[in-house]
Amino acid sequence: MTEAQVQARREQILDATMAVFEADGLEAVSFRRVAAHLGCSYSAPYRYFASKDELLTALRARAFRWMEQAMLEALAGVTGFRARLAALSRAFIDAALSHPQRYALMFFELPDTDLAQRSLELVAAKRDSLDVCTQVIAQGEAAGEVVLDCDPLTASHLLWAGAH
Amino acid sequence: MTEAQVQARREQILDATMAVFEADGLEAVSFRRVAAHLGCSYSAPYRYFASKDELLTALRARAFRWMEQAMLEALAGVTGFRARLAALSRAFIDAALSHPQRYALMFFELPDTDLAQRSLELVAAKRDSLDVCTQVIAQGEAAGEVVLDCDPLTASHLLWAGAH
DNA sequence: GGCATTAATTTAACGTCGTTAATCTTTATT
DNA sequence: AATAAAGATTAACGACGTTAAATTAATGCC
Repeated sequence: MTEAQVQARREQILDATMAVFEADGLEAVSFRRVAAHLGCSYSAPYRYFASKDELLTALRARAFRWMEQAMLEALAGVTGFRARLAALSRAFIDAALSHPQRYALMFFELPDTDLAQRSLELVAAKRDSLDVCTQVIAQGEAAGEVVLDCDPLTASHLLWAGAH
Repeated sequence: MTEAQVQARREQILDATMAVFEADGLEAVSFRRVAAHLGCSYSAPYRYFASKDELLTALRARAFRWMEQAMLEALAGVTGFRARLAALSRAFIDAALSHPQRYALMFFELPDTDLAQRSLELVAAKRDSLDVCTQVIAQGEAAGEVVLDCDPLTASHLLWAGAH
């Protein structure tokens, strides 16, 4: 089994996981149900995801990739700081509204003994997804289109917080 | 059984739940383990908490009350906007550092089919706990000790976001 | 105090879960 | 074609949330 095939199988499993989640919520996501939706036995996915934690973490990572992708696409070809920031904001809101489940997936927490550790991971994931925003702000600043009292990452965080 | 007794029993159950959580993490919290720690059967707590969700929600509410209490106590007798805000901040950080588990309890999410609903509840809880902060800011503004470009609640939210 | 009713608790049970180990089946290699 | 390896399946374990039946404790009434 080639690496690409393994990756493809992982994606299939994630697809099935997403389907179960969208149908019946996070509680309903289990190896048994995912496997049933996929048409394999409930132990098969264990070869590709060592635990439920790993499966759900991968699903969340996928949600972040999806959002980042949407933001990047919205940015393509748009120039000027204000326009780019507006495009970013619009893309974010559009994505969240059109796929609320996927959006929710970005922020859920996994059951885990170490809440603090988990929290750090989530923050790191958030920072990654904020990268697009941070870069837009940094570019705007570099081009002299905006003057900031703080660094672009902080500005990005404040924007994010304000959006909530 | 009087109302006070019922409340006392609920508190006992929450104590036991907290003990299990602090000993072995959120994953370990179950009716069976809580009951074992309390010395009753695993079905007894169901008379006081209809479901695990309800039990954990009560535990989270208790964590919020604890933090609010700490903030209010720190505020007692302190006058002047800056001093009050500093006391608030210190109290918050002290509380979080001295009882990280309880602090973590304020932000975890429960497994639930309706992530959106759950999210709203959490936001409402946060707002309640921000009330102390918001009031301090409003008082400072009323006393002319600070001038804001936005309303006190927004300022409070920004402070909160900045603290993370 | 004895008895009936109600409340509080316990025990038993069901279906599901995450996970592991043993077994079977397919595929590739010699 | 025989064999080794990898992939997938089944069986099993202990624990879980929850409910219903059974049991114990407490209360009000005569």
